[in-house]
Amino acid sequence: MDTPSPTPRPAPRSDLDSAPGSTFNNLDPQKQRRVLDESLREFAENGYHQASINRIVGRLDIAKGSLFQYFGSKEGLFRHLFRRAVDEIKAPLRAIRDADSAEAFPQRLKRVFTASAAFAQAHPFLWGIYRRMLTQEDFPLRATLLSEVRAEALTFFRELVELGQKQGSVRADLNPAIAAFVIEATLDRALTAQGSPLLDAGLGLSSDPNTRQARLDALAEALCQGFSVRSVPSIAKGDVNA
Amino acid sequence: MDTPSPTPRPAPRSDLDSAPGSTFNNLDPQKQRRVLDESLREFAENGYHQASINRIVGRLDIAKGSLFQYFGSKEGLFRHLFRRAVDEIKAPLRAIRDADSAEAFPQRLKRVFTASAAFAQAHPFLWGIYRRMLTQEDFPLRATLLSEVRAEALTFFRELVELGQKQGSVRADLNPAIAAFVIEATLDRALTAQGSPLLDAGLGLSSDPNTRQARLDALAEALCQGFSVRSVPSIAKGDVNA
DNA sequence: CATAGAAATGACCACCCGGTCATTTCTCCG
DNA sequence: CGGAGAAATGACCGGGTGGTCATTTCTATG
Repeated sequence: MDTPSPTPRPAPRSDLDSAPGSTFNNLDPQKQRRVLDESLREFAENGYHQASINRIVGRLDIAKGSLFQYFGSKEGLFRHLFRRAVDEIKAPLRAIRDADSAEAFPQRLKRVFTASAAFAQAHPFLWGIYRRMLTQEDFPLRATLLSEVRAEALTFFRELVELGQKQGSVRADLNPAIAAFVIEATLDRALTAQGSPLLDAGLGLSSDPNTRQARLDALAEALCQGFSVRSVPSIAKGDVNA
Repeated sequence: MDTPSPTPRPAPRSDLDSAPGSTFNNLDPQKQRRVLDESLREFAENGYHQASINRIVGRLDIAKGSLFQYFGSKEGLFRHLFRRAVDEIKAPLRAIRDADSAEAFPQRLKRVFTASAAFAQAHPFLWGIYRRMLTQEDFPLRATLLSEVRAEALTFFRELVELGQKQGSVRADLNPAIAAFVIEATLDRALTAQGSPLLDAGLGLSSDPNTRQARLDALAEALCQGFSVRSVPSIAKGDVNA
């Protein structure tokens, strides 16, 4: 009556919501995927600010107005991608956590390293966005992502260490939180190195898959030895190739 | 004759050179400092691409043309800052390396952790630029900086480990390169965490200086214990406050 | 076929960017 | 004071940005 509301606003919803306008949901799912994939690539390759809407629509060969009709704004597009990505990440993480929970600490740690490296390689875009977010102060949703993902990861490692302590394969006097911090830092660095020879530090993490696998195992092994109740001299300095 | 060369180009020099036009060197040293400090701040706070020449000259209250007369371009300004920063970093690093070379491995490692944390806090701008460069692919001079600084750091840690092995305080079966990788990763994460509660992981690295010092020591201690020939149970889980 | 509503379009906007350069102002010396 | 050279200036440029919206095209239904 009073306010005829000429603009059919797609309902405000929550501020943290990432729901696109209904238009996008009605699209051919194949087109939806193409749009999301190409956008994700742009953000992962260039970071948030350097990412260009013009490039995205150019590559997709659609009109710029369409993208804004779908997501409202650049940040809206990013929020949508971000939400989907986090949900997509959680499932494999849980699968890793719940699998082989009876195995010994060193085996589980190696498995986690391997699985994480595989994930980072299979989803270079998600990994690229996460890496950038760690150091870029003004990424939208930075606080949300970091607290969600990192809390999950660190809790996971802490529980892993505590379980190892109960099993007797990890020194009891080790502070689980500190150990988790070291593990997470090492793994993160290793994953970062695997995509960039400059950060490789001569470890061979960015070379061929076979070598990388062996080096990842060696890294996990070194951590395990440090945490184990007694040294395991069977695995010596040169014994790096599995 | 043929080419009167109307533009008094300031001599090309080397491509990697960072020498500003002579104009800048003739300036009042106090003004030089102000210009460099404000520029460094802009790059550290915003990264290379988001850094704005307009904001810099606005804050300095000088004309935009002046800055371009001094350094030729945005990248020229950055190169100059970068060169100075690297030179400035090297001295304290060497001092740490050469000091107390007779001390035992754990003491030296703790000392390095403490000194690095102090440096990162005393030079937040340099540290901010370095952190960003690690993940930002298209920083100018990224390759140069990373290979210089990281090679230096990793060699330093490797030598530290090897020395510890000779002294007998570090397990002989430990691969020094891998140990150096773990140490560097942990230290880097700790320094990153100290400026950002989001990355702190509940360790207390970003809280007050006293707590931070204790936590840094605990981190170094945990690494040392992992690397040492036998466990040192005297320093137990709760024994964090020095 | 007619037509209503959804979807797609791209010219256009204001803004900011790095960079230029003719001009003015300053400084110092004869 | 006069003048030369160094230094400072800021209007201006082309180009890229995120964002808008009147218009056209498509599609489904009666």
